[in-house]
Amino acid sequence: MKSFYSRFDFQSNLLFEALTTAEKKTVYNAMESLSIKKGSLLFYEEGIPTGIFQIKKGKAKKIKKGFSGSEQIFYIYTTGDVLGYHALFGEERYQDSCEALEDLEVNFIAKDVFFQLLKSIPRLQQTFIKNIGHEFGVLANIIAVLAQKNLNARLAINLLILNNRFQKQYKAGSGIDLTREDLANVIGTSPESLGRCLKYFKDQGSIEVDKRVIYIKNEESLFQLLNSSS
Amino acid sequence: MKSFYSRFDFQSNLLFEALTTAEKKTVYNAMESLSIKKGSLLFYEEGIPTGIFQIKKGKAKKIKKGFSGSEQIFYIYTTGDVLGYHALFGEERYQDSCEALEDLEVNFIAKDVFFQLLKSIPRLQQTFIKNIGHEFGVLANIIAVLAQKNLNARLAINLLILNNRFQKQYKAGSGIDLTREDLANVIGTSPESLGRCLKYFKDQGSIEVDKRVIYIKNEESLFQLLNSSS
DNA sequence: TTTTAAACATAACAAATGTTATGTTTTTAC
DNA sequence: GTAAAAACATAACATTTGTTATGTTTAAAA
Repeated sequence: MKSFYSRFDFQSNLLFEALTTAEKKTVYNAMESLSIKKGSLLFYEEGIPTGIFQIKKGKAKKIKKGFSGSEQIFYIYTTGDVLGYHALFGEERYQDSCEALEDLEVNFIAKDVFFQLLKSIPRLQQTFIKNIGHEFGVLANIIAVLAQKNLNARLAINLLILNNRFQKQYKAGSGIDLTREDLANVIGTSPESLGRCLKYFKDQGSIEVDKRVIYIKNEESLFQLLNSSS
Repeated sequence: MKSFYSRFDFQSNLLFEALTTAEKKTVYNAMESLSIKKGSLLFYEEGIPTGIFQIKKGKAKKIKKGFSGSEQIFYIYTTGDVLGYHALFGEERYQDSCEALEDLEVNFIAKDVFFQLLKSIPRLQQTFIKNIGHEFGVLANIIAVLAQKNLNARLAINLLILNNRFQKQYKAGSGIDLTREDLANVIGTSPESLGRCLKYFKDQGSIEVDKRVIYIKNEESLFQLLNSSS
């Protein structure tokens, strides 16, 4: 049985980890450095793929526009994560958009260069395709949570997931720093209803909030919501 | 802009369509025929992949177990659909389970045979990987619907999707024939709440129900729910 | 066919969530 | 640093959805 966190984590920060030191060097030599401003897009739905990205520093949200123009956030990438490769393997357009949540430093590998890397390092293709399969399972898990859990439980799960993901990249206890609107767009509710849940968790002592940053104070109480509520 | 239906359809019935007549023949010669009883599993989460399946006749549900043991249905396959290949490309275990909704006739291609086919027909691998990319986008769309739409809208959308999918495979006007529990597990609610929505649609003249089969009588009225409701 | 179990329809009530509104705090832009 | 805009907190009320309960219909088993 996989751990709780890996069921909800793309693990796209580990894509180059299976390589030898020499291979890694080849990959990192192929990268060029980019700076991306907060609020701008790394790529967008229906756009033509240009290459893949690795985040050196910062956070980015992967979003899909709904019918009513509202955006659904289905993943938040952090430092070390590699993204943008689905569309390259499929030789098709991007299926979703990715927006910088803060000023980003990223490494970029252009499409042609990436395909050359895949040729020279055969293991790489399998690693990527394997990860796409894993990500597929992650999305299925996200669907199950959204469809089956009430708001408190959805928030609890996502706070745990985000806290874990941000801790890996920043330091432990760094907290969850997202706008209320973004967090609401992750768990599928309005900022107002989100606020009510946050207040409930605060009163209960599960979390503390400073400015907009959320700190988890009692993981256990949040985990308890997973199994119970409908 | 993609059509409404293709945004929610895996299109896994078209995987062999890009092949030449000769290539198709090679593929179909590699298949062996199986009969699968209603309620039994084609494969299950964490199981070791054995090959891929194509449904010759019948329907099957792709499910993921939640925490509380409840099942989430995130796709329903019908006649012609090919499934079970994600795990093979990733060389990992199945990420989800697939259960027959009625007695099935399926074609099976064993793992080794499938890999041989990929070698002898190079285009095939790209077609499959491209489709996995497409399916990724479908799951993201499903997430957006579950997170953003109220129960009426979720039901309306899924009735349209299922009606479209079943019509393609059976004949037009064949209706939607699922247990209330399965349909509830698609849209993320209880059978009781589902019943209330169905009654509302019936009273409104959007659908008719005979036994448990649902017939759409006014597509337009269901489509109107897409853009409006939150 | 008869019996038994499963599935379905519906209603009343409880609980959760959405919405609107108002005032405050924090961030951004100049 | 100051002004303007955005983000946030909270409450009251409306609406939606969940839950429990009961009787009926349909499908499965004997």
